[in-house]
Amino acid sequence: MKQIATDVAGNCACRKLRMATRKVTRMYDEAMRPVGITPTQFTLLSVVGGSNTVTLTELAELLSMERTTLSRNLKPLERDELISVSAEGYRRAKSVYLSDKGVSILSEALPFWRNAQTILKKQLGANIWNQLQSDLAEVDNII
Amino acid sequence: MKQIATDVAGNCACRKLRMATRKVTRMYDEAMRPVGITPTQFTLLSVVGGSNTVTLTELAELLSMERTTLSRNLKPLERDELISVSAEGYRRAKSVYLSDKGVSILSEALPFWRNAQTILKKQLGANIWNQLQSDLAEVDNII
DNA sequence: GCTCATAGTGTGTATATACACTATATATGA
DNA sequence: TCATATATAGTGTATATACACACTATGAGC
Repeated sequence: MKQIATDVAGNCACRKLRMATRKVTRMYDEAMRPVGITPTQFTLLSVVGGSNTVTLTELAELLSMERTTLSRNLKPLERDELISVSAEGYRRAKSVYLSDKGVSILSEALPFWRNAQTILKKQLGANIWNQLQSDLAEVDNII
Repeated sequence: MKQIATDVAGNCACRKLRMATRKVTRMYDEAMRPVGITPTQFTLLSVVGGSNTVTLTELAELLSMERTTLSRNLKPLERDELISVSAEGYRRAKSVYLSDKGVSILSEALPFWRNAQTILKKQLGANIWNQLQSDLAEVDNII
């Protein structure tokens, strides 16, 4: 059993992904702390800012995130008035918009995010960085 | 701003990692549902089962997990008596052990985990699967 | 107009994550 | 022996994640 367990631990794609994500998220979280937003929130702001009128369901799809998770993740941003959510007129559909404050915070966050990207890329080396990026893009396309 | 936001969303390593992790975790979670444990719990059981007497701090390090997160993640496993946690005699150190029930559940989970691995590997193709595995191992080594 | 199906969103509950701060057991040195 | 330092673990709080289930606005068919 001991040997089997060790093999499992060493080969589990889910475990490896989660471990890497924890480490990288902590890095980005620390990097963005001066701005007062989390990596998840930064992602939400940038995706909302880069799209025209996304409904919650569409936005969830763009983020590979459960719709119910998205709903809850938007709450702090709404509370802090970085975004606004309003009815869209189709069924119960709602769309999300960046507020002026949201645009401002996103702009403020950009250099910190770029810095985090640069540091991580330097740490990993360009080869692994590029390969990881393309592998993850593939995963997102395929699954 | 719209263009910048789109670029950000498309190039953020943290976002890509988190997106992939969400998808993959949902897959493994569904795969292991018959056994009644989550992917995180499966990982914890396998790492504990594969080591001799790990203290909480060491275990957290093995998992790239904050110690306080680990403490809380162990609670459901302790409650369900799959593991036991006992003082180690050095300072306040505690070690974690698999119970008989824990060994049994871990054994029961193995085929479901193997199945999830196989399905994901088939979906991604062997090339991307292998590359992703080695990239993630590198990330874990380097960071 | 009324009923019902459907599309879209919200809530209850449980786990997962981590920072800041707190608590405590043990070792060390006076 | 006793005070203090150090190593280790726990708690408070907030966000992140997702399944199961509940809710509701709107469109279609009658």
